Amino acid sequence: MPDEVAVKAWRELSRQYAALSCALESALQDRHQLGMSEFEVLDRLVGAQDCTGLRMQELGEQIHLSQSALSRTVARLEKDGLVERKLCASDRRGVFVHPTEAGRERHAAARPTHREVINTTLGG
Amino acid sequence: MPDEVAVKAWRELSRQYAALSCALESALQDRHQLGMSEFEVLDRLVGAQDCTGLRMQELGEQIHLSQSALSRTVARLEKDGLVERKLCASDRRGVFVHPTEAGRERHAAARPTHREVINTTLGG
DNA sequence: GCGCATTCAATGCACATGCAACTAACGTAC
DNA sequence: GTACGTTAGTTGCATGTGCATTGAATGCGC
Repeated sequence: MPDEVAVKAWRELSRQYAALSCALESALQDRHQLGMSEFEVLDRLVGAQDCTGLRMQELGEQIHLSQSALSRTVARLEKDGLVERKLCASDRRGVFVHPTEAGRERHAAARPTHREVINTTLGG
Repeated sequence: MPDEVAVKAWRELSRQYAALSCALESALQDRHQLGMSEFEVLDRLVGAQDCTGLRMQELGEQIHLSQSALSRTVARLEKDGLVERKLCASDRRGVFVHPTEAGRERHAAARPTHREVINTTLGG
């Protein structure tokens, strides 16, 4: 790929990401008191119907966030009562995270906003 | 666009942006002591061959950064001697930013890295 | 059992970012 | 000329992030 084309692609990628992440961040915050990272975590947790929840590590593979950032995002969600952390019995270094009932409700309320903003921003 | 397709597109966008911005950030930092935002600013300044430089406002339109973040990015570049700020004579609220010789050299050294990382990451 | 490297997650710290408030300069109305 | 609204850019502050370190638990070699 010629350099100039690649750079153009990068700028376009960057532009789209900035527009969408910014729109998501403010819409989710305004309407549902959720940051984008918080929503992403909730979304993965609710999406994984395994009732025991996901390990931090599994979350980390799906969400692009450093390990420390993920740890703190989950901590914020826990403080707000949206997820719970449980020690993993078989490997006591591990931590299972699963949504609370309040977490499921908040996610259900926020999901339409998420979808709508994505459609609007990517479409327009 | 069906919701699920849009969400998939967003996740893919997010994944690509994370991979590329992360790779750029670390490569530029390691090899040229430049953050990604700093390089972007330099790149626009050198690209605009107007020898008087660009106004902060013009930079802001091209780079996706809040006004305050841009102001501080330029301040860092100035502190490192890579750009200079000059008051605009016709409108003394405005600020012209233009690269110094050192800034041009640093940019020239970093540009191949930038292009290479983009090609490698977008290609692979 | 006893070390020792490895893995998982949390925390101290530095830093870049965004928002809101602020300062300075411009332009207009009068 | 004075007052007022607007625009350009900077700064105080709170916050989210990454890197490196730490602490705990695991597994392996012996």
